[in-house]
Amino acid sequence: MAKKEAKKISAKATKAELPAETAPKKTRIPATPQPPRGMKDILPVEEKFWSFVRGKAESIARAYGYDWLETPILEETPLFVRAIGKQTDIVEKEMFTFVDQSGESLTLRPEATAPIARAYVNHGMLNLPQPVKFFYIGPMFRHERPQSGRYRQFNQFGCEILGDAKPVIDAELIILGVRYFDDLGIPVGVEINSIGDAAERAVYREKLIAYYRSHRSALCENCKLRLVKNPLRLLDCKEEGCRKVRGGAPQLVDFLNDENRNHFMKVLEFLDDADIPYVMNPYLVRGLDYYNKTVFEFVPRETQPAGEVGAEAEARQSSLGGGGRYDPLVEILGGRATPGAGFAIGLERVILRLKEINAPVPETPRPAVYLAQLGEPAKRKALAIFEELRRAGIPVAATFTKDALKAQMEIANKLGVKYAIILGQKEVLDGTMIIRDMDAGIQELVDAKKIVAEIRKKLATPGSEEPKLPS
RNA sequence: GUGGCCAUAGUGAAACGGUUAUCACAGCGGGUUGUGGUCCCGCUAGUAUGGGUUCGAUUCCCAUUGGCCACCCCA
Repeated sequence: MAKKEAKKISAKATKAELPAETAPKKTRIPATPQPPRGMKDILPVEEKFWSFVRGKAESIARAYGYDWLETPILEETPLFVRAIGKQTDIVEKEMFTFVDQSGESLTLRPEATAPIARAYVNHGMLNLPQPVKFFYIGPMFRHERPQSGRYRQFNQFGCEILGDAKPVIDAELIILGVRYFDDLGIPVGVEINSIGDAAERAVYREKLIAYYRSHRSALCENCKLRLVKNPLRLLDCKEEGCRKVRGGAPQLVDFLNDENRNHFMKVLEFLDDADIPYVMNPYLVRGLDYYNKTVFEFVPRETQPAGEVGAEAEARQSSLGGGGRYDPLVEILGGRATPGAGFAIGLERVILRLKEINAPVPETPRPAVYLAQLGEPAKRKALAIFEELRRAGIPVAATFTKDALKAQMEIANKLGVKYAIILGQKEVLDGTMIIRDMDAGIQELVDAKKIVAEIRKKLATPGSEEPKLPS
């Protein structure tokens, strides 16, 4: 559209301004701008998925007593550097960071936990009854190479609990997450692990490095790098050889102190009680610095119990969400030491999964009535009738820009409305209107004054009411 | 950041290096200005961008941009 106009205008201008022989044969049209890489328009055809996943997110979070909290999309860069950690991939190479006009470094938020912890400190929420519980739904930004289920701008639904260190908090979050997927009709499992505290991880790290050094020759090239760069990541390498080595590797859980081990056991007990399907995954580690103790991921389960549990099947599974405890975070941000835990779920991935398993998703509500008009006087009257119907709470559609009745009936048909109201010259004079049943093709003449009542009656009739929301 | 595959109307596809780039669907307009679904006719709209090879490039080569997929990492 814009492209078309641009072409015509510039072609015309060229002709008018330049002598015929100097006019270029082909006018150069600047290409229409595209969305930035890894970002996309979400079109109306996608709406039902978005309102479904957002709606269910909000309702379950509220049901569990979480309050809505929205933080700015931009934050001061140091917030993320301090919270997430300088050495992490997110901070090192994935942040959209820029300097604004006043020379301040700002960053498009790559996640929401740090901003929420920041808000907790800023607003002195330690004075509220603890713990405080928040949920959010909104866009996050990471400068990564786009891929299946991975975008540079993506949306997360997340829940955070601040101000309580008890294991039941960890369990509650996991349960809430699983229930959310239940609501959506997506079968998921939970993978869970405990990564202890920084001190324990440091000890474990040394042991792990020592172990892997002794098996260095069996490792892939990548893992040889990881050995020095990011030893914990050795554990989730998918290479055959590395997986074998992993089998004999020391496990982090064995390095936990009594308190942390006990905490972890308690979390698992709560999950057992709630019948939450989980798998202990000793190799699950989280990338962000602020995590401690419990870490977990929500992973999609095959709808039908597939026999294959091979490397292939596992590798294909990208997690739908994850989270964990982050007791050190608030203090890192300069607040009084306050424990916390939370999770984030990637909504694009959730929608992708909904489509993969063909889960039933409610249709977006559509107008049930179309108002067609013919002729000037009818058009004027139709505007008033439209408003009358709208105020009566009847979803009505109309196209006042179209004059031909035929064109309007075509639209009515495409919208799939149950009834069309037809208002022409004759009807205006007679004070009547035609109600046409689109499926049956029958129409009747009604008193214009009773139009709202008539339509309401028809829509209420059992036969005409289509159950559109399977829930 | 690394690698593989890819790029033709709004969408999906076609076009041995050779006239005017084809088709379907969608869109718009008609089929004597009062009736939709099916039908008929017409119109709109395209080789991502920039170079190169060639008498001639949608076709071959390079770069850029973007898409898909994998790695890395993560949601």
